[in-house]
Amino acid sequence: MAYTPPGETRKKVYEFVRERILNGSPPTVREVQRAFGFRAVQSARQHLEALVAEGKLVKDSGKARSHRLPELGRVRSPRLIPMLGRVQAGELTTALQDPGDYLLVQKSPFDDRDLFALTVQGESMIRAGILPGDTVIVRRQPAARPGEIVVALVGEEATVKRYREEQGRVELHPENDAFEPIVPRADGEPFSILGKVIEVRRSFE
Amino acid sequence: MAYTPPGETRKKVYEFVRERILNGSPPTVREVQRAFGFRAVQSARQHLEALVAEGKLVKDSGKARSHRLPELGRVRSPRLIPMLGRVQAGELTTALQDPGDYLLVQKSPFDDRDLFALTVQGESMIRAGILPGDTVIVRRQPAARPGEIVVALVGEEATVKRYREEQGRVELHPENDAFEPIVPRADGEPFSILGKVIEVRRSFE
DNA sequence: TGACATAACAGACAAATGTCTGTTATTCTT
DNA sequence: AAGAATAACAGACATTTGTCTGTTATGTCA
Repeated sequence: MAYTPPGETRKKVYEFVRERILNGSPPTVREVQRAFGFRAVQSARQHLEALVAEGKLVKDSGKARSHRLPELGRVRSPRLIPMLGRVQAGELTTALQDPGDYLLVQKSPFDDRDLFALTVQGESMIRAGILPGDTVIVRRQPAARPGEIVVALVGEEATVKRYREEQGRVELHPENDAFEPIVPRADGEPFSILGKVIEVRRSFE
Repeated sequence: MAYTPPGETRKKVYEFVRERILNGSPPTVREVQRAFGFRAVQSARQHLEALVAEGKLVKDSGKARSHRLPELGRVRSPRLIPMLGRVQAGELTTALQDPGDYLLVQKSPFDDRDLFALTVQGESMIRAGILPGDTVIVRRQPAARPGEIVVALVGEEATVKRYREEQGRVELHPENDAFEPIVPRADGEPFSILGKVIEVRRSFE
């Protein structure tokens, strides 16, 4: 193989490996070798070792396909989370186990709670900048603090609302004057908090 | 190992593998073996093969750590895009060359135009569900179609507005009655479209 | 009960993969 | 020009990993 200026191939190797990691299949040393047409395995290994030494990659010695992006620094670990559409009570567990689609998120390495995503249905949260069709990313947790936006199961349906406590009573507030607050216990409906909304995404295009 | 009712261990194996795949490191057969305390490799392999036969997993024969979730075959390519904060005209190129942070997005594989992200400053787009502090993901393009939300350079500042054409004249409309439309040419300010907003993200937490 | 499917085990082999030692060519630096 | 650093190569070895053949135990169901 032709000799390239110092650092040039290294950079391309890094980009190649990073791409593969983000795609979910970190390459083996020999896959890197083939991708760059090296005639020696060691050529690929040298670059990979150097990248690890530089801190741009980390790896688990001796294991296959073990290169990863460093957790600290600029890039947080990519994580795929299940994406749900409209959710009914009974279906939730099923839906989470067999979701139709996945969403890629950058997850905090310090938080190992479950994440999932769902599509917003109604217009009840418009004032909070959450529109129908938006995707909300939810962190599973059984309780919330007043003021937080939560996904709650009221009766048979999952709903996105702002969590409040008025006179020691749980209330779910819409952000739209055309809707009324929900007072779960009073309604006698089965009620539980599924989790807290930690991100909203909306795509155009 | 104790014999478990049919299907029970299978399900747990699936959940284990799925979790590992979602985390970015699909397990080897022997890692599955160890995780479940099987004394034979084949025990793990049987479960994995069955899951592939059921269509719950797919794999690349002969390769290490090659189990994948079937839906992910058509997943869009992840990309890291540079993330900018407040942007002034002259700084833009510089900012793009040395961004402080990166954002992970799932990009259409058929579109190789440049993407970048920036943080929204004002309240002018509230009615469109774009709030101050939100991150907008922008696809670089020099023109837009009426109705699309764009990032434009007006004078020294980058601004997010809805693109319109009134009587053959370009107008940048805010989505907030407290703000006035911008009519670039009339103002005599340097004007250009940086790109189109293709996604909005807002995180709480 | 007997036939059948499933679960788990045992031991081995082959391929893939990570690692090592040493060499040669090219570029960079002074 | 000389020395140092980098890039690439060659060939081998050890470990990990995927795969295979065959056996034993447990559960299912007519």
